[in-house]
Amino acid sequence: MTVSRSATAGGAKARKEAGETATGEGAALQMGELSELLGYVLKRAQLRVFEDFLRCVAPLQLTPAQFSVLLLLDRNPGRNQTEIASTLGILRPNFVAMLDGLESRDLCTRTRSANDRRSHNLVLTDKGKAVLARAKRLVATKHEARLNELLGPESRATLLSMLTRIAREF
Amino acid sequence: MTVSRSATAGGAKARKEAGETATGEGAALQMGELSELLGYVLKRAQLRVFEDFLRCVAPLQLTPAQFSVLLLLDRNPGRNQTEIASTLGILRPNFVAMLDGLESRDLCTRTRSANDRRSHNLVLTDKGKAVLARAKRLVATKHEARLNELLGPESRATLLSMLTRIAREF
DNA sequence: GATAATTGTTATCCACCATATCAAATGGGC
DNA sequence: GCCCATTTGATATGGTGGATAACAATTATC
Repeated sequence: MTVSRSATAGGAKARKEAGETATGEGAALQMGELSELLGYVLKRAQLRVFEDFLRCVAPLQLTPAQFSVLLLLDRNPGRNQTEIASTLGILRPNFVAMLDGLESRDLCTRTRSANDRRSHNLVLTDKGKAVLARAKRLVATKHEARLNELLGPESRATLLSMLTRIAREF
Repeated sequence: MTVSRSATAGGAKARKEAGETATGEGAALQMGELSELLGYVLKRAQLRVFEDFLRCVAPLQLTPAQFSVLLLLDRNPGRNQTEIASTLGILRPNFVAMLDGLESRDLCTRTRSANDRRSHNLVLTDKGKAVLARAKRLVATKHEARLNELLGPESRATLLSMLTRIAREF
């Protein structure tokens, strides 16, 4: 597996237009058991979905990671960095710069906890709530809507449940 | 979205054992609409699958990316770097070091093409074929077998087809 | 034969992930 | 109270993957 962006290879472009057999020198490559490898297809699909997410939410300049942080802060106001980061699978050191970015854009605030003065209470600002609301709308009406259009609601639900199963039990 | 490794957060560990209500200060965080975000679950599942892949094929010291290259070379011997790389979505510059690694381990060879002396014909060595065969066996008997055990064959097929659809048409 | 395009390559940059380490603060044992 | 381990946020740092620009050698096009 490997997988990054362009699926439409350059090999096809290099093919000559003359009448060649299907096995001519410029023929498309055989994917072989690659198309049966779940990890490979999984990664390709994930890249596509993230790509589309970025496009849909581009007006708000939010990455998937930042969006997930805002979502979590909205549902869990007052938590500290360790809790938010670990819930999202982010290591605490890497979460610092990320929060710096969000805080410098006035989307959330760090305030020292009264109980435990080591930790910071993380809270969304009003601007953060507004941006999140707009982001949620964009995601729902553009991103997820497009997925629903491709798969249909029931297939989408099935896919989600299988992926959740893998993420939790595998 | 964000997603990296540990799903089992540290927030749960920090919970006190005393009799607290469900909304106590140490309660688990609410995931909110995060668990409904396909991109988020998709990435988490992908990380799990890659993690397991690495474990299963660890004796052969092959990454998912390297495995995919070997698979493609086996099915498409004699292709050049541009063709192999672009098929896998790898940029040509980044594919150079990758091939260096495989070639230095004597898994494949670069030989100047007779027709076009700019390009290299890529071919698996005998050792490369042997390693690939062993890798395929490990993947089938350990990695994919475990997925089949979790999902069942028919669900696995459904999942694969939906992911392929996303990867191609989304 | 002059010019454009392609191939492999290098250099370089950026994002993300991971580890070790630190100071400040807290908690536990005594 | 005091010592010691732990926790929290933070810094520095390294590794890996992905992306662009540029280059020499070669080939294609006109």
